[in-house]
Amino acid sequence: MHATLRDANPPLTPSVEDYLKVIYHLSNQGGFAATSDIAAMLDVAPPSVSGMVKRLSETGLIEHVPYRGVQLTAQGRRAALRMIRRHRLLELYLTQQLGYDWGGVHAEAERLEHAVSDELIDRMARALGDPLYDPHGDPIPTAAGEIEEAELVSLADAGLGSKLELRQVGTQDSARLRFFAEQGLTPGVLLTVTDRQPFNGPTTIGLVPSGDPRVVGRELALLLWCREMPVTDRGYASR
Amino acid sequence: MHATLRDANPPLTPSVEDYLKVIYHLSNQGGFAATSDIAAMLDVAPPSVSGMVKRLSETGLIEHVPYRGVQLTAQGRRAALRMIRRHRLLELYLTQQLGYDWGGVHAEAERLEHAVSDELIDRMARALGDPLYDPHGDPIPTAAGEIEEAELVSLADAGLGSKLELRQVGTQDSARLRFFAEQGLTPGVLLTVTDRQPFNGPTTIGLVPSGDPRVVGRELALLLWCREMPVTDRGYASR
DNA sequence: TTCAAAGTTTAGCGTAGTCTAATGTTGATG
DNA sequence: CATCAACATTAGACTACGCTAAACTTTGAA
Ligand SMILES: [Mn+2]
Ligand SMILES: [Mn+2]
Ligand SMILES: [Mn+2]
Ligand SMILES: [Mn+2]
Repeated sequence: MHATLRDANPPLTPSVEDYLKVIYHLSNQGGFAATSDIAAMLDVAPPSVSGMVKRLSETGLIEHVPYRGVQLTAQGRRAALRMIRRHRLLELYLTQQLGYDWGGVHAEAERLEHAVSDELIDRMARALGDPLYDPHGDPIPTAAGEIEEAELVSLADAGLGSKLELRQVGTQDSARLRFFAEQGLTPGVLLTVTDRQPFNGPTTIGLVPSGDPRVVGRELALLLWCREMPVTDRGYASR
Repeated sequence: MHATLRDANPPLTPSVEDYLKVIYHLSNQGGFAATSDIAAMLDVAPPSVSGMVKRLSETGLIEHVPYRGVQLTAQGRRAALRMIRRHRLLELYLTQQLGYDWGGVHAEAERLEHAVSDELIDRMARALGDPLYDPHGDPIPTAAGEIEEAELVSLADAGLGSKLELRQVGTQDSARLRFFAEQGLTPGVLLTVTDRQPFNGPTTIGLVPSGDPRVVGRELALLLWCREMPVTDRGYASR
């Protein structure tokens, strides 16, 4: 066998898989992922990122513009979405089938995502009825690598009086996640924006249909991503 | 913090965990595990084993007698039994909850055993009702590290006319496992030894209660580990 | 009782992935 | 438009874990 044909698609290491996921999240809106941001998200030193970036671009998984940052190639994006599908399906499976709570499930999925086979992921997806969203409301990519691109607005930026469906909670921090759960702020909840204080002050919302009020400080409101709901003459439109 | 106190119990690497499991199986009957046997079971070169043996004995997980072999220390045995518990619970969970078949489940467990948390293992064990045996009939160590030491005889050595319960199938090979399943030879089956040909010939058995006969060649009979059943005047005693 | 095969270890090397310290680049500011 | 602080990269070291080739030990058979 020719050396040039050997190892055309070597399996990715766990470390590489985590880098690709982080780069996906950081460059999702079309921009570049910066070395220092990747380092912060993976909790490694910046020179470790520079070294990995070199190898990933030699492998064709990312494009590197020195001193600017990196972006995923089509191949890198496919690999990243495959890992995100695994991660989110694992979180949902552990939550629904094994009684994990919202906050503790992320760390477990972060390790298992590298060890499960495609077959196991398929079986878990089927056992869950091929779900579309993970427990945090994030969309689960399909096996073919498609992902729903949501038009979401942060609660901190939503207009006064607007009707919203909470879709995603943008943190992995279990203390914050538990707090949101206590407040009834989980994906799928409907709410209206009733007030916002100036100078980066808190947003006040009313839960639908109970009308219960909640006051959310700016730091947390920035983590609550919502879909704006069209209003019909009879009430909220269904999705 | 003193350097001597740092990293007293560093987490074991997946590679180390696999070495400990293999050494446990090879030295189980009180003997030494030989370098070349470890190498064969892990599919690595003998010098790789020598290198790992050096590190494991420095860490206090094994005892090494040069040119003789290795044995587990108490600490190494604890770590090995923890991995075996994980492996066997994973195999049972995948089989019972996710429809895996007898043969395909080993490879999946071999990877997952290194990634699951103690909490996940506990949850799976509880979901299965704290089971005692894995799908191959092997005993599952307790969380405290106790394991049933069975008095088993290979079908190839069982006396003519003896009544047996098939308890363990001593192979991971999926082709052999599937063949055994087709023949109805799975852990828990009762059988009587009706004939054995000389010169390493096949053993003939009768399944209980159907009486269906099976002829098992010596190679396969050596893999079928059985418990000898006491016979009461009313039939087989229950366990 | 020798000696060669089988088995084991040592020597030396390579890759992956991390680190710290030093050096280079860029862009905002005075 | 010169400077500097922030950010990125390079240099050099280290651990884990593989490999091959060479040297060493054990042991059974001649
Ligand atoms: Mn997560
Ligand atoms: Mn991960
Ligand atoms: Mn197994
Ligand atoms: Mn393993």
